[in-house]
Amino acid sequence: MSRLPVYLRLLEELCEAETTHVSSEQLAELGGVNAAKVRKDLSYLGSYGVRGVGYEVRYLVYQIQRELGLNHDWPVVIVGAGNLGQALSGYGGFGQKGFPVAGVVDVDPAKIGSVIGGVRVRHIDDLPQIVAARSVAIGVVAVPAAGAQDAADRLVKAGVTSILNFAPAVIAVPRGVSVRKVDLALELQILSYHEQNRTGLRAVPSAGA
Amino acid sequence: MSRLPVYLRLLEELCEAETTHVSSEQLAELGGVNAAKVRKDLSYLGSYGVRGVGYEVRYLVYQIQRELGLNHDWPVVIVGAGNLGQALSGYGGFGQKGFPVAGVVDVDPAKIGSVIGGVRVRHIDDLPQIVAARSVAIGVVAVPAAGAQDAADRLVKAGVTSILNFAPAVIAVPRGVSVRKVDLALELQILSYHEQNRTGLRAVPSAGA
DNA sequence: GGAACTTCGTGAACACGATCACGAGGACCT
DNA sequence: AGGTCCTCGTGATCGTGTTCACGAAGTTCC
Repeated sequence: MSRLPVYLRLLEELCEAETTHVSSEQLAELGGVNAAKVRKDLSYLGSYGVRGVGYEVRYLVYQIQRELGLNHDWPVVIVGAGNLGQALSGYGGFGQKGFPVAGVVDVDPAKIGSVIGGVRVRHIDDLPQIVAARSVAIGVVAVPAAGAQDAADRLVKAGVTSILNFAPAVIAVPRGVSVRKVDLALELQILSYHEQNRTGLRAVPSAGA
Repeated sequence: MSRLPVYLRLLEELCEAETTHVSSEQLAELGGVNAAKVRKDLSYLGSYGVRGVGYEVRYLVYQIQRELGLNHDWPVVIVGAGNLGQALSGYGGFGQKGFPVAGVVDVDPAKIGSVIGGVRVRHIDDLPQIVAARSVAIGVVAVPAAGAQDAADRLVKAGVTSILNFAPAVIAVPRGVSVRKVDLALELQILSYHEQNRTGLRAVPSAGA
């Protein structure tokens, strides 16, 4: 389920707050979802709850991490050292979360050699080498739409089996390769739609109050 | 529907390729979805297809833009001038897509005054002023998790009615305010889960081939 | 030890979205 | 003009994920 990471984050926060046990009701409240859904999701992991008490936070954190495969690191390689690639590489949060940046590659010779977030940008032809050397399973596509399919093809060819795609394009991959898409423009357009369908349409097309 | 932006992008590409008409079958192929779904989605806009021919690309682009409210600009304000905020502001793509950056704000005095992507970073207290001056309806939260709720509260108080949240935290907003969440760590964890459940678990915990 | 209370786990009912299948309408060819 | 072919629009069907409701199990207090 795609909600396990959400629960994990909430539980980690509870853990830091020294909470030892939590009920499905409380967890649902924190996550903004239904209590029954929480229980059903967690029961998928096994019966780790205690009736009358709730779930033991630390143990549940451990179980979810195990289920998600977060008990060891998953190095990632970033394709594209443009604006987004730099931000992703520079943002240290991924390393702390168990996704260290194993490498950043680009096609542009001008970008190669520069260091971002402690990682040197290498040429995209080095991709197979980087992937093999650190057993990279996850690739991040942070290139313009036009180059997305090529980037994905190269990642797959190099041995990557999961791709996080930031390019505003649909990419085709062989069976057995997982793809997740994050499209910022799309999200903004959906918000625009909500704004459009609001009561009264109070917005003014051009500038001005 | 949240798929309209996807169709819009595909249609815009077709438009540039000078294609005048397209069938639901072709669109489905390009978007990687079912043809019946495409027809049902588009019928939501009205009956703009011609039987035996398909849809007129330009007209459909216009209709979708109209439906999504993309026939005029929606200025956005970015809260947080950290790594992500800078990347978002610096990436010029949003302006071209109709989402110009009306302002960037931060709480950190050290960041205020610096110019990113042609926009000067201002103090977060100026938020109401920025929102009012340019009728900003959409706010982007690009701060750490701990500050997300505060950022959202300030945006709502300033008059923003749609929020795009990049912080790894659930934020509560009043009824009538739309929120969309983009969580990078969450996406990586889902990919990690897929990797974990792959046949053979060939990955090696630490570095090394 | 027993009664009352809390909370989990889960089968059943429900709702929603995806898919199928087919009739209707229009274009193209002869 | 008539026949054939193509493609849309949409009611019906199917499947998946969500919610409800309730029994079971454990805790707390007297």
